[in-house]
Amino acid sequence: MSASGIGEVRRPSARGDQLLFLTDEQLRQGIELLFFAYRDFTSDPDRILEDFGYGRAHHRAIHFINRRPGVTVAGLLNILGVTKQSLNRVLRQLIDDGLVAQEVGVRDRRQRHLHLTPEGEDLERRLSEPQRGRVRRAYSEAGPEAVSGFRKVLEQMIDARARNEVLGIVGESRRGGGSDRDPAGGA
Amino acid sequence: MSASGIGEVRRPSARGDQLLFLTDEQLRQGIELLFFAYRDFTSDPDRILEDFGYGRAHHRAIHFINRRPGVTVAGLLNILGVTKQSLNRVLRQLIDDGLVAQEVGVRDRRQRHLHLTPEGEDLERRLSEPQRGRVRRAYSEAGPEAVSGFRKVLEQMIDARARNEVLGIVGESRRGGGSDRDPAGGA
DNA sequence: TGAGGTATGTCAACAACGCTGACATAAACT
DNA sequence: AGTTTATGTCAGCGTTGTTGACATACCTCA
Repeated sequence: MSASGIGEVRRPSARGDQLLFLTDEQLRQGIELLFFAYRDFTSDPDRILEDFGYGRAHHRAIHFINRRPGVTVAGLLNILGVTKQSLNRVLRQLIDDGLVAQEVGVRDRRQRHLHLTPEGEDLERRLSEPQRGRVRRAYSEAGPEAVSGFRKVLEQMIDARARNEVLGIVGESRRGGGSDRDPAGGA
Repeated sequence: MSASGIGEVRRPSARGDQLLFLTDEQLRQGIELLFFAYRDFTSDPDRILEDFGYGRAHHRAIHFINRRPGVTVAGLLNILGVTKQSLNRVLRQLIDDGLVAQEVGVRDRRQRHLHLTPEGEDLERRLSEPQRGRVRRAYSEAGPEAVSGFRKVLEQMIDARARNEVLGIVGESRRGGGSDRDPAGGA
């Protein structure tokens, strides 16, 4: 099958309780765990979005516009990995509904810099609260070392080619130390 | 905001080695990491499915039928968490295309027990191989203790109410010790 | 045996959200 | 001035989720 002969780092589990060989069975369990956890992980915001007639795509746009205020359309496309037409559909709604505002670029007047309006920020908070709550509880229950491992594995799961760029996006914090808006963005 | 006053189980990190404050920033990074990792995680099988005109729903059906050969339609519905009509659409195709076979129940002739045909098992392998490869590499790179933490956090991320049932599904292994088919299925 | 519940399948309609292709406009670059 | 870039939009298609309605076979229990 392909089960055994791979692990480069195969030190056989210091704690004997749960010996960790990379068998197909182990891998399969990881795969399913990821499937079920992700499903529940997205269910909280999904319920809230329903009330607005929005979907997950709206959530993602709102999330990343909040994360990088002033991001350009092209920058957002790059982060989300969807087509212009697909993004435009949800962006159009969010703008029309007054949750997202555009701003013509200063250096390049073709660009549209995106940011959330106060109403947009409201929805962002409502969406992220239950999700943060879920992750917070999971982190608390699992403990600090588990969290570290969780992150490590997820990082390695990302396509190696794009990993650095993605980790750059994840790692950048929006606010310096707690002061205020930072319109950097420069995608 | 809502940052601090929530955690019901906030025991302040018994082991001081790696102080882990659950700031919104920490949580946000976890959330984004999960988003990006899951996106790449699903991309491998997605590419293969395209060649068949199938989508993720087909993959999930194939995966869990392979996992629990003889599962009934109701059992599969329960695992997947979708509607009968939604499942039926992909199941219909898989059956018509000869990847999935039905078998009338012996004890209850209303039931249809599902299993993969040899062709279905072929596709299952083709789909799961790259995904297992990705997880295997990530596990190897991250190391056994990280894997343990990864699993711990994911388990806690699952809805508490359904957690035991879900972990039961994940934990059950298809084959006893390596012998052969086990048409149990029960659920 | 007959009534009622259960397991499955199917038709129809709708919505969210990916995609491709084509085309328009404005602004920048060369 | 001609080309490229950034954005927006129209039109159409496919996958996959949803609800609602209904049919058929089969089991169960009074």
